[in-house]
Amino acid sequence: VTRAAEELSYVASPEASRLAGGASTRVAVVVPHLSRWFFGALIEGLESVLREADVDVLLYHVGDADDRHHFFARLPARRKVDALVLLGLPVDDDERQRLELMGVQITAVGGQVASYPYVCIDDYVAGRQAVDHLLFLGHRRIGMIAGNDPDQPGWPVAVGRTEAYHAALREAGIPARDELVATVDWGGDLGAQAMDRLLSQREPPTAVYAHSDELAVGAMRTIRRAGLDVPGDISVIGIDDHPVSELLDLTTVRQPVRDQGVVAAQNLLCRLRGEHADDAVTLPTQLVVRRSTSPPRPRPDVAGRPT
Amino acid sequence: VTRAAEELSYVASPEASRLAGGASTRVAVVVPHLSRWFFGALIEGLESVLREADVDVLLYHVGDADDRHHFFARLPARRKVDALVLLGLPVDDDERQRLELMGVQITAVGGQVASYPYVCIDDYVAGRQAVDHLLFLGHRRIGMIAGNDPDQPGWPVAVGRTEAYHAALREAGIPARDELVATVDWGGDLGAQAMDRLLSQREPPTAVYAHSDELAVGAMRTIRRAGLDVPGDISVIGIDDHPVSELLDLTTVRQPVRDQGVVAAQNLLCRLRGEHADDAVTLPTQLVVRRSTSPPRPRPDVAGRPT
DNA sequence: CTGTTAGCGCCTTCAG
DNA sequence: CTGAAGGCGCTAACAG
Repeated sequence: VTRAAEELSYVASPEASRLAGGASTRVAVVVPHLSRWFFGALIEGLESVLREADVDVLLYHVGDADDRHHFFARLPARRKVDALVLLGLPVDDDERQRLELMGVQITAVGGQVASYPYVCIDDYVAGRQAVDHLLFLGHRRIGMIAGNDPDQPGWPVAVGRTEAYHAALREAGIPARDELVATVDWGGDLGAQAMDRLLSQREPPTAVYAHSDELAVGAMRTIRRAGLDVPGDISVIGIDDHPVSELLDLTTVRQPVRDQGVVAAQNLLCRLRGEHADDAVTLPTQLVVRRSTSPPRPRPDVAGRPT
Repeated sequence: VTRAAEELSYVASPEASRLAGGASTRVAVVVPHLSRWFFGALIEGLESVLREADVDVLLYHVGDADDRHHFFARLPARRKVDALVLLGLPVDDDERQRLELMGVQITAVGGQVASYPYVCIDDYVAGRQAVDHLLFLGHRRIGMIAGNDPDQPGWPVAVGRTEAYHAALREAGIPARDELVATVDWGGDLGAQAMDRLLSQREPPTAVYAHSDELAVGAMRTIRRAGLDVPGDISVIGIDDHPVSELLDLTTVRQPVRDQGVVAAQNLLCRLRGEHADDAVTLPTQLVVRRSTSPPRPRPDVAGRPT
């Protein structure tokens, strides 16, 4: 009998088996962007261990505010999954309450979200690694291109990376200057625009710290279009170690993106099995020096005068 | 009664409803890469219309040959979905037979697969748009960096783009030269390596046609590292219109990636409803001229001698 | 330890 | 047109 079943390549109906109280294995992955490398790599990591464990991945793309409202109002994953993974998607109190309704495990990745177990990097540390590198090279006029998703204000990632900038300058005794900070939505073209703003000043920065490599790449474009040299005239540093960064010789702070997905998934599986798992995992980041940063060119009014 | 249910925010159990013969709404999306922009954008398109129609998306990442074997052997989506979408993933006869077993609708996107309804671009035309542009500019020594995924030999995308190159040269009366063609796996770093090969010749090409923007970006890196100018010394053209291309001033042939996903999903929904839908949809591509291409510099041994 | 039976929560069909 | 009953395919608890 068993053999006959196999020959007809029979498989149990997951519906029926779940209905009857059988084991269930489905998790929802909720993600704000899909075409950005960061999220793709994260999902790749998640999916790889989830698939290994034979759990299915339901994908929910929650892009703009509309999607978001819809998602939390309708809770499309309701009754369909045993766990939820939030990718770079902080939730407010109301949303948390809605999620509560689903009565399933929730894990966050890419951006610490206090109320759920999470795995992420330390964005403050990453930012410090970047800014401290610029300071070490001797820069004192350092600009920042800060990322800010209007659909997700207060994303901890941006907050940590911004704080790092201010703290590093403060510790170095450099007064903060608002005109050296440009805040834009994430995305290369916007990085380019932000750099336009930084360049339209009497005294532009000698180095720019961008919250992400994509922003940094945009900034480099603007700098070069202005006829200036990177790093000769202006140094640029990003965060992520996006695949193009290597091709563009962009100095950056590498974060293990895929690994964050992997760890989050492993953690989740533990919790699903009722085992213990860390509530907070922080993976290390690392400065990767390439050729978009160098010491600042000596300033004419100083170096010009022989002692 | 109905009100009470709503107040407790009741939702029907999808398991039970499906088991009892109710409508089912789940589709599997099978994808070979997640962290590449092309696939991310495709999924974004798919997901947006699928979600609109309240159908859930199960994600299956089938990366290397191992994954692939596993996927077709175990058919993890079996009995779980009402349709399958194959993203840039041609299947051979054996695999097709396995898929048959699932007894569901199958659609292909991004790369024509004869045996299933598909939506894609015309890769031959796209390639011609690229190569013809180089020819129009006056180039006669044109190199090609061809993409080839070892896990998916004979991917129609690569085939069409390669044929376009040969046909265009032939029509222009330019003899084919094997040493001007470098074939590598898709990925920017490999584009850079391929360009190394093209440069290590007595007479390198004056223009390079890359099968994708990512390959083209890698090629530009190598060219510039060699101290050469793009497009002054060597013109570069890609295909895709990847977001970074705009930032890097890469001339390219744009393909509507997200739209391919959208159309495929709409098509699929039609078919699921039993309505008629086109079996083959080809979306148009378009040359986008930026600053990585220009007419070839007059050759010294010709231009150098005054008439 | 194998074989049987009662639901799981819904949809659909039938009778009222 | 509204209301009760059977069964979808499985699992778990039960009896033999």
